[in-house]
This record gives sequence, structure tokens and C-alpha cells, in this order.
Amino acid sequence: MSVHQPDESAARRVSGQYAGKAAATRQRERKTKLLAAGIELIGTQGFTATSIDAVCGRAGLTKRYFYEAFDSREDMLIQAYRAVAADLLRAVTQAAAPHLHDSPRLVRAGIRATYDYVRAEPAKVRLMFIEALSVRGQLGRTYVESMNGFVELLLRLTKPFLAPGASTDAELRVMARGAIGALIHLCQGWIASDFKQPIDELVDGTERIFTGLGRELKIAAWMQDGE
Amino acid sequence: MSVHQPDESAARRVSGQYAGKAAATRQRERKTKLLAAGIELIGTQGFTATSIDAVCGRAGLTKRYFYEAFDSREDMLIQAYRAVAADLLRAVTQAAAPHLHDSPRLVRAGIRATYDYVRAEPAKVRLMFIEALSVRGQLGRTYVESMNGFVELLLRLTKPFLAPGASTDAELRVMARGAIGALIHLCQGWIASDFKQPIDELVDGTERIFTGLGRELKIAAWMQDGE
DNA sequence: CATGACTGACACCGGGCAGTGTCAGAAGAT
DNA sequence: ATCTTCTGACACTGCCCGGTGTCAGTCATG
Repeated sequence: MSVHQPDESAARRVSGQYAGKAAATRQRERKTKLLAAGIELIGTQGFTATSIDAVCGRAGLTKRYFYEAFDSREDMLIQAYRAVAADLLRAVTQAAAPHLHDSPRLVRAGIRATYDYVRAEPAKVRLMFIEALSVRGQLGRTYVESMNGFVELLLRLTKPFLAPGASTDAELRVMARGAIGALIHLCQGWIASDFKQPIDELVDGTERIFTGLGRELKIAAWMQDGE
Repeated sequence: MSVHQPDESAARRVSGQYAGKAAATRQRERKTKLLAAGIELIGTQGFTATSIDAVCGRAGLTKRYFYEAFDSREDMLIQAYRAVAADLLRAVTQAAAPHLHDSPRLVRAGIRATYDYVRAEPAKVRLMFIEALSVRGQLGRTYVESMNGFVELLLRLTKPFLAPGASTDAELRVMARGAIGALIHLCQGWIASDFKQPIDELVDGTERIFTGLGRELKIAAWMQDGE
């Protein structure tokens, strides 16, 4: 992580230019490459089967740069996980943005965006939803904390529609975590079955789960009690 | 698996008695011991960190018997998984049995039984819900197939209450898978947070998710539209 | 062109572990 | 008592991989 950085303290270093780029730029680019290679490999072979040499090979770099960018193999996994989680969170947030006023559309857009992302980036998703689970230690905490990010997003987005007092906060959080869990589990199954099931069936089913939750929480838009 | 079995074909073997037990009995007992040791270690240290030597050490046996019982480390994991999944399935089925006539009670009993099981057997559950996910190959299929077992159970138990035609079969399955996913995810989180959250909060929240689904599916017992 | 940072290839060590083989001694059979 | 099987301990090989170090060649700078 800090071994081969340009020796700023030597006061002799002048520009750090190399191949037309500043030292920091090159370093960042290498790290990005390694991260991409790592994500791809972890997401396809699994973390256990992903050796550092393999990551370096795929990135077209050598071990030296791996240890320049990461402290260890696990450190890479954590950083990869963070990057991927942020990416998905961004995608969903963005898809939800146009529908902040309309809870059914909001939910559907979020669900759809998730499945689209899974379809488009199976390796990333596999890393995030499968590989990350089984690593103990630091990542366990990271995983939980990141899941909370999704739960918070869901709560924040749907809070405006909630009838106040219909549920305790604890119950609400449990339900939100459960809803996220349903979605994740369906994504896992979808990946495991190689996307055999049509995406629309998944979106529809997932939507109805959320709709049921909405009814349960007495959200007006879902309470058209006749049908 | 088949290396050190008594040589039945030699027609010279007479009783196979040893320590007062038949050869097959001893073999079965050893396998049970190894399986228990394996489950415990995998469920606490993780599969990757569980070496064959460690399993043997904990079981008080040696490698020879490991390879008598299993083909490989992965084979052990698969068999452990199968045993655990069957165990949980049995526990839930049993808890649900007295309530086949009453869908709300049925659901609540199933949910409660699951959390109780998680609480009582965290190692087994960790193996089943976390470690099993990240192993590719054979186990991937086993995992999916076993999840289907739970989905089938849920469908079978709730089918009597369904209003016919309210959903397509595909949608219904998606929703059931989602519901199972919600439950599993909540269990995972519960384990990850060391059972900090009171079990009743979890049961209540989970129940409301299922209740919402029931409403969505127009199950009469949950349609008391007034409240 | 001379100096020094930067780069990539590769050698090397050490540890851990899967899987196999050996052997002496205990437990049963006759 | 003798022979056979069963048992447990352990040695041993081979492999993979994480992590570190070395070195010759390249590029920028003055």
C-alpha cells in the first residue's frame, strides 16, 4: 500500500511524469485495473479460487502493484465490495429519482433497476451477494453496514408514504430488511439458474411482495381496497 | 469412501465384530462424528478455514476415516449441508403440523420455529445460509434444490388457503421464494449481529411480511378489510 | 548523456494442506 | 496361541500460494 510510492520526502523528485502521466494518476489507473480484474475473477471463480497472481495476470500487472494498491487479498475484496455496493446503490437511487412522488412507480423502478443491474453485471453482483457473505472478519461488518445502506435507502424513499404510527420503528426496519432480503435472494437464485427466468416475472413477483408490504403498512396508494 | 471397508468378498470374514459393534455400525458412528465435527467447524470458522486435519482432530479420529466417509472436503460439505437442511425442514414441518387449518397460526409457527432453530443451532445455520452459498460446482445445485424444498413446503402449506386464480403459478413461486429469502436474510443478519435483536421483534416483522403477502394473495384470513 | 525514478519479469522462501502410505500394536476369531 | 482384521499415529510427498526481494532495462529530466 505504501511501499513503492514516489519518494516525496526526498525533495529531489521533480515532476513524477511518466508515460505522460503524473505518478498519482498512474497509480490510480493501476489500482482501477486491478480492482476490475479482481471483481471479474472473484465474481466468476469465487474469492477462494482467486489468487493474487491471477488478478495480476488479468490486469496485466505484477505483484508489486498489487501490494502497492492493497494490503492483502482480503483488503482487495473489501475495496472491491465497497466499490460494487456503491455502484449498485447509485444505480438504484438514480432509477428511483424520477418517481419520488409516486410510491408504486418508485418501487417498481427500484426493483427493475436492481434486476437490470444484476443482468448487466453478474460478476459484481455475485461478489456482493454471495462471495462477500462467507468472508469473516472485517468484511462481515462491511457487509452488514452496506446492507444497512440499502435498508436506509428504502426507508428514506418510502417514509413519505407511510401512515404515521402504523408500525414501530423496529418492526419497520425488520420489514425493510426482509424486503431487501427477498430481492437479494431472488437475485441469487436468478444468477444461480443462469437467468433462465424472464426478468418480468421476477419484477412482477417482487413488486407484489412490496405491494403487500405497502398494504400491510397502510400506504394509501396500495389500499384501493376494492381490487 | 470405499477403501477400507471390510472385505466381504473374501468370504473369510466372519463377524466383523469389534468393540462389540458390527463393522457397519462403527463406520456409521465414525461418519456421524466427523459430520458433527465438520458442521461445527464450518459453522464457526468457515469452510475455507476448515481443514481436514482439524475436522479429524475435533472428531477424535484420523484422516483415514475421513476418506473412508467422504471423497473430499467438498463432499463432506455437501453431505453436511444435506443433513442440516433436512434437519431444519423437519423442525419447521413439525412446528407447522398442528396448525394446518389456520393460516395465520401456521405462518407464525413456521417463522418462530425457524428463528428458534437459528438460535439453537447457529453453526448449522451458518453453514446452510452462508457457507454453502460460496461453493461452486456441485453444491450450487444442491443449494438451489434445497431452497426449492423450502419453497415447496411453503407452497404446499399455504395452497389450501389460496384464492384460485389470484396469481399465476410463476408469480406465486417468485413470491414464495422471496418470502423465504426475506426470512433467510433476516436470519443472516441476526447471526451477524450476534442475536442482539430480540427474537420477538423479528418474528413480528417477518410475520407482517407474510401477512402482507397473504393480503396480496387475497387469503381470507388476512383480509379483514376493516382493520 | 548522465542520473535517477519507474517498470516488469522472475526467483525465492516459507507455510499450509490435501491426499497417500507405512507400521506397530490392540481387539477379535479359531 | 496364532492369525487376521481393525485402529490410530505419523511420516512423507507434492502442490499451491502469499509475500518479499532482486535486477536489468526503460523513460523522463537537466
